[in-house]
Amino acid sequence: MRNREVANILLKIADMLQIKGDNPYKIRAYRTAAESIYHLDEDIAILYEKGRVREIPGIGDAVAGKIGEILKTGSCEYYDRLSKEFPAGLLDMLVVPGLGHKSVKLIYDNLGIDNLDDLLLACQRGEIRNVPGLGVRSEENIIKGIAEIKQRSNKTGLGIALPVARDFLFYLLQSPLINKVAIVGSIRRGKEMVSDIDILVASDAPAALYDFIKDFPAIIQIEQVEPDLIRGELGSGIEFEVIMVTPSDYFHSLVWTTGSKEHRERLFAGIDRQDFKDLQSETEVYTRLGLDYIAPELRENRGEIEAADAGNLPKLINFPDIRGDLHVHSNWSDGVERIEDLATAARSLGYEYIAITDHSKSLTISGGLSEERLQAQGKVIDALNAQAPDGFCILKGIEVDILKNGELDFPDRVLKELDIVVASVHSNFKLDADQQTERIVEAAKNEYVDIIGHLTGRLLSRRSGYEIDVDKIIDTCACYHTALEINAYPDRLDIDEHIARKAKDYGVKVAINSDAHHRNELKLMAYGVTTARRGWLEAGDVLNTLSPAELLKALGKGADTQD
DNA sequence: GCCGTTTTCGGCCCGACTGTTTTCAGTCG
Repeated sequence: MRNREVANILLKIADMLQIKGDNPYKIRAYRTAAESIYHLDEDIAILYEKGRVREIPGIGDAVAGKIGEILKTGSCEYYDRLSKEFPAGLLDMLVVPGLGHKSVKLIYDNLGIDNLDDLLLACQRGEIRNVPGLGVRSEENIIKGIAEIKQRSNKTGLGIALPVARDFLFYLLQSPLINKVAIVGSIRRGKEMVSDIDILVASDAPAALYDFIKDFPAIIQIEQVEPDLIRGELGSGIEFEVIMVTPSDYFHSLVWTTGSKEHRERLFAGIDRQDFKDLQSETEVYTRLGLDYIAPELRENRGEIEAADAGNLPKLINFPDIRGDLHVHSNWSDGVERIEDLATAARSLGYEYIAITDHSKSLTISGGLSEERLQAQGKVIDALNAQAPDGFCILKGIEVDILKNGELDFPDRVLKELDIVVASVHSNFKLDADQQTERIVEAAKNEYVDIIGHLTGRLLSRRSGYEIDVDKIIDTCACYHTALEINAYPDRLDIDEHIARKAKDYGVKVAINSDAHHRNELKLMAYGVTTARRGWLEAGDVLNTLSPAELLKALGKGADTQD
């Protein structure tokens, strides 16, 4: 699939056009086209061969031509020309929070700065404050922002690394020299941010593998570090390691390379690993250690070894336990799909229900619903439910904005008519911890609020969450029977595993939701399930493992469903 | 640059906050 690469080039064109100060609608057209390609079900190269690229929404003659060039040559003339005008480092500078296209251009024009390192230096020397329109605060914020970026650097989100790792795995599976292969390391443990892709290979002929591996198309650099270790970098900028072992060493190596370091060091302390040859499964490794099998997501030395010893490990939630999705956007607000198409996609995942939770009126940029539009949407949903042949249930919901003062964007009179109310913060991220906490506490207390959406507001690739007192909010949720969301969107995974585990301890239910804006994003649920597993959650801790009728009963809605 | 069409051109998402300024431009969601 070249879709990601093609979309990325279009996004870079959009960024460079924006730095240039080009027509905003043209810029948006490139972004829309990129988004469409990113969400395609099919390989863009195949669509192009069939002459069907123009059928993709948001792609006209101009962009279609550029896509053709990119597929043939890896780039396009228009992109190359813009790249000469605007150094690549300018696009890196856009990642600094608060620094947009205009400011980047201003700094470039005035000081000739075209990369993050020089930008930091200029801030430290107090040069940025002399750029017209920028001041001392800008300097401080840039320094702070770059520090945050550096902290994240060399880490990649699981949502990016896992698909790349799977592509690599499928490639390796084609080799007859490879006996067994697995993704290991932090990706296998489901960590939200990972530093590299680790792959374990069992082979009788490890020396012959290099020639096969080096031909994996995504590899841009590769090196045989040791006879049993190949290291390199993939085109997406992610480093990888392929660790090679003999088939008889495979299963204990699987435990060893999956880690974590702390987990394996405790497991094998004072034990000769030579005793673990010729095993048939990973479970057997743990059995020989006198322990119950420990799922990879738990292997962080956070009590799992003691629990396995005592037979007390949780029975972790699995994807098939999920029976519905309680946070989905349709084209009534900023989603792109019709409600009926989302329902069809949800059915194909084996769900029994989805809640349509579009934005509320204050979020104007996202086409937030007015009270009238919400009611109209409810009638459409009623009609769709009435036609449903199989009892699949579309729940009427809203993602209601929590306003600055803790009030909700709709009055109780409106909320009480809905099946699912998700309340979320989308504004005023910089309130102090007391105000921010109080604001969310007020929302959690509302008797019609069922779930607090993406509690901390963090975006893993861009910003840390807002200041809140998590304990106080969890306490409130426990008292008022309000659930917390694990937002499965890979850049959010909010709440994280630590808060999820704490919620469980307090008896607060968790809802794992995709927050999908496109039918393909419903599948992102899997990342949320991984986070839930890392938080030791069982099916019984999760709201959307209930049937529609049980769910509505649990939420005190009492309305009849078609279940 | 894309889209729709009773239009092959005119419209295409808005409003609050921040930081720099004294009335506004840039950024963000």
